[in-house]
Amino acid sequence: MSFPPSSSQPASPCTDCSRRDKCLGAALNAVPGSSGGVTRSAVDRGAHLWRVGDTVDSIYVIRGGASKTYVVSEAGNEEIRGFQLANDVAGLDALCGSTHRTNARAISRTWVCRLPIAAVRARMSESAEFRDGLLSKLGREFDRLHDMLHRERCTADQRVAAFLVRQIENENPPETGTVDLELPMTRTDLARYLDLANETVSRVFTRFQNLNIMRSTGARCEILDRSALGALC
Amino acid sequence: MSFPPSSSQPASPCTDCSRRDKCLGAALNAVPGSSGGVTRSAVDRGAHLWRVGDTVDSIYVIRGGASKTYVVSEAGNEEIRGFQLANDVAGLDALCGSTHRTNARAISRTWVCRLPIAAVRARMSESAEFRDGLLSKLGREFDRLHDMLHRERCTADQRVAAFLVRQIENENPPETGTVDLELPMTRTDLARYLDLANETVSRVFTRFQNLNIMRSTGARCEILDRSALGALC
DNA sequence: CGCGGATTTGACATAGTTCAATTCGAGTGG
DNA sequence: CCACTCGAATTGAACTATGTCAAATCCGCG
Repeated sequence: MSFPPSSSQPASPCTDCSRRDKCLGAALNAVPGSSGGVTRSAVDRGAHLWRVGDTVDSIYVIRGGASKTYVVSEAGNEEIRGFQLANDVAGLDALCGSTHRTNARAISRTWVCRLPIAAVRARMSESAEFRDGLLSKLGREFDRLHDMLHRERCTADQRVAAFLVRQIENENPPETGTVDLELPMTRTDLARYLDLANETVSRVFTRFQNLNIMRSTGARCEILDRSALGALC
Repeated sequence: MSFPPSSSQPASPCTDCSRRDKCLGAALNAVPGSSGGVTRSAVDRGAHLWRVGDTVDSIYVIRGGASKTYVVSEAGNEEIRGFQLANDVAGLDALCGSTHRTNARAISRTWVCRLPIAAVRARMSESAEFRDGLLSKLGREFDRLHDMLHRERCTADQRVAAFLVRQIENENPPETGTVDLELPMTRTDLARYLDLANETVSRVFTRFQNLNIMRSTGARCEILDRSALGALC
């Protein structure tokens, strides 16, 4: 795993970051008198942020691009456990243990802020507020896994619909009208996330298009009827 | 939810507990000069330990009996997310948030030790060791959920086999020979946990018996061939 | 323009569900 | 001690959603 130093960073990448009041990294760097050691870097498409079994040395905030976390089963299948998009925190569950339980790989060129785990742990000792913020983010990770477990018990249509609805919510788009979604993952990756065959995902997409719920061409997709999509879940 | 006071408890149920050197509750009560407020009580079969949305006020250590955690889907189906047996910690993920994300109900009369969440949080601030122990237990909860996600991608035979193997491991039985397992949950509950129809679970059980892997009569079940079971996973 | 991977479509196979009918077995009461 | 009962478990038969395999098509890119 390599993080090429980016050219002429400020002492902390957080000081002039537009999201510094909402970001975990900035909260970490807010230690009076010392830097949390947050660094920013870019990860090439296909490169790993970490692998299963790696010693945990950082957690990551995604600034741009997209990545996926996954495990490989004994049977050799890639089981995707999540996609991380801009502003997501990646690898938070690593806080609960010393080694990573998933692999993480950039699915497009990705900018990340790296938060050294030692600094995170230290700050957690100093500040109950920081600690509780972190626990609450961990809670969202539990919610996400529970949600995935629930989705596994739904039909293919429901899985895809729920996925699209979630993507739409992430974009916080206008209340009404069509939404333009960028789906950075391949159909196959989406299928591996939803636990479906990629052919099935493809068929669901065409079905939704025949119902005038959406229009899609490759990575780009227009949501025409959000309420119909919501009703399908 | 009611916890009938048990008769003439010591100040802390931990002081004379046989598991006091391994138990989270005892670690909590080990605060010098003050009690962590651990209390022991019994929960009737069918009674709830907590429900979805309840304010988190405690986490629980199961001393005996068995319980299940579950959610009810919009469609009204009970989706079981875990079984808690003796010595398990129940509701630990509640540490990450203020309300419970599952229901928990005793599937047989169950003895629990109740650890007030405020005391847990306080001790977490005082002791980095206690905090890290807790985080590591949270990590096992993540592992468990990841394991469930993986099981969802297996055949019915593999799901049941993996479940049995795990139950056997919990009993830490002799290295070889047959193992006597007590399965405190109904076939239907097991099916709701494994995301199978109860008919399917039943059929897998008979299949395994025809293969001389096990013999079962209701709640009691004898594992005859552990290696065959392991090979099926 | 043409290549190669990604996507879509079709035809068929199948694991698991559903529904319906027995059978089992732990309590209960006579 | 035995007959009853009622929920749980098992078995059978038919159905279906999704997977699998194979054959087009599409599309971005050099």
